[in-house]
Amino acid sequence: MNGPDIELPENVALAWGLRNRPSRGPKRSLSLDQVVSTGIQIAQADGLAAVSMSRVASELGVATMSLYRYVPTKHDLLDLMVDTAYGPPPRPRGVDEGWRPALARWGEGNLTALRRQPWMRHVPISGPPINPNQVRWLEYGLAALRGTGLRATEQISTIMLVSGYARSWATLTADIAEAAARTGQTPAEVGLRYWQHLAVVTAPGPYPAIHELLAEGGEYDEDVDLEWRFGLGRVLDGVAVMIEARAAEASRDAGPSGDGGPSGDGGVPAGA
Amino acid sequence: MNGPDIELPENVALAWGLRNRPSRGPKRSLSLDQVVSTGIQIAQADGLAAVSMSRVASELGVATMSLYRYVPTKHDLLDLMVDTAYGPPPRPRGVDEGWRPALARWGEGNLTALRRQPWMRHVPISGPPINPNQVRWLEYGLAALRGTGLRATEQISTIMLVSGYARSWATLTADIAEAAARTGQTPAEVGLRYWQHLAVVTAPGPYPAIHELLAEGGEYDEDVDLEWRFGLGRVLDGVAVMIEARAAEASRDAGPSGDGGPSGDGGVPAGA
DNA sequence: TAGCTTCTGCGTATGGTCTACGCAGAAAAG
DNA sequence: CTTTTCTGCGTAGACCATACGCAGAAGCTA
Repeated sequence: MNGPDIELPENVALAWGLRNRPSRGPKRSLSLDQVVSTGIQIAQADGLAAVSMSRVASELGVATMSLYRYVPTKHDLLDLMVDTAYGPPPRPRGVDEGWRPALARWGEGNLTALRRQPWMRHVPISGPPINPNQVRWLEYGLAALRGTGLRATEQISTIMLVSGYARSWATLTADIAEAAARTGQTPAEVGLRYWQHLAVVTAPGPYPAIHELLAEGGEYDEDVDLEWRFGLGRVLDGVAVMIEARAAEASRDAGPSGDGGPSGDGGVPAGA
Repeated sequence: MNGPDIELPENVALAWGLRNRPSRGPKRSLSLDQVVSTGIQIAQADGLAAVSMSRVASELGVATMSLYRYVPTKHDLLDLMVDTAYGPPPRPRGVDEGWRPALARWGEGNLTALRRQPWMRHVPISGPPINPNQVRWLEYGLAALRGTGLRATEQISTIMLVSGYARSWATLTADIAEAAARTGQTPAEVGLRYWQHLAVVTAPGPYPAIHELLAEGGEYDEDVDLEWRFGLGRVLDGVAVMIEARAAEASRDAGPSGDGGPSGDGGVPAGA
């Protein structure tokens, strides 16, 4: 029927299993999935730095160069590792769940995935989402925002907002957790030490806001996810403001010249 | 007066220039700044991958191993490069600028810095901000939120929200721009091609939200910063909701048991 | 001024990394 | 059976970061 007129890049075709396997030569002794999941195992066990082509190969009992029959480049392997390690997004709860809990669960899912495989944060993002699970995540993220009146580009901005925050948060907490594991401390101790270092370096200079923050001090061992949820709640509140404004505008039906909501770009200056 | 009881890590002391230079041996032929800025020049010209110790050294006319008299490790060099390349944050406009424009400018500044030196997005974040400019950025970010009634941890979450979004956005646009430069296309063409690829791979499967998005189609060559500002505006709106709620609560003076604002964690489920 | 100490630049060497190239042989097609 | 095509993989090249240790410069102390 519809032969794809557009030629997909090698990466993408590979990730989606769209490479017509040849029937001529000898059978392959491995599968792409084996290679990818071996890479994931190594990354999970010994960190991303331990994932070398020779390590993966020896783990599979083959020679290093054999892997290049399955993967064009090491970076493509890493991309595939990330895609399968991310896994599928959390399924939408119901049709009429509402955008807010849906997007919240989507964000939480992002964080959970990154927490489960902390090495993923060290794989640089190689472009817009195009691999299977990435696309599924994109689908569910957009699905959460369907029917809200948000435009296409706005939906994408919103999704990047949430996923970017999840990545930031996962990175921070994982960095602290790893530093703690390295030095045999608790994460709370590492956090405390950070604040101490910050206090030392900011002592001579004028850093009123930081000093006020340090003075407030407080509990470092409390549930860190509380702070995460705060930020997520702010995003959702902000999106809600816009959606409600759009809805009000739409129900007014004959909007005169309504461009954007009440606080469409409010407070954001035009220039740099 | 106050000798620092707390021993700073080597990295940090180095970044802050807190290493008491010895008076005994021969004079050093280089300075740390020279090493760092040479690294930045190389990264800016040929990308982060081109920054090798030997390349930096040869650019400076010294032997490779000489650099290790200035920097303990290559990764420390990268951290220093990022810190100085980021530069100082945009100065606050005035004392009573208000938190919203201040935080907006802070976010824009983040994006601008990352846009000016796109290689920075490939340097993995190595921990909470502790180097001089990072701390200055932290200071100004917190300063924007002073007096808003937000708690310390909430201020930090908010800042991570904005900076994470800026990083996401900078990464996406820089990836597209670089892909365009590589293939001699315009960014708009690269974006279009992405949507085409997305259409191809999602054609067989059930991706209603993505297909709706693709059907909406639209203009790819419009001002990309418009989409960026949309997300930033949402964050600021969400923060505004919370701040106003806190203010209202505080003016009610004798709040009975007010824990969080009206939509404190609203819509965010507790479990994963 | 002599000697000691300390620090500098850096030559050498180790043990990695990715991957281009090409060959021997296996499996299927004609 | 021949030809084609694909497989695994051995070899080799071009990098990389960095541990170690040495010769000599520069300052401090006597």
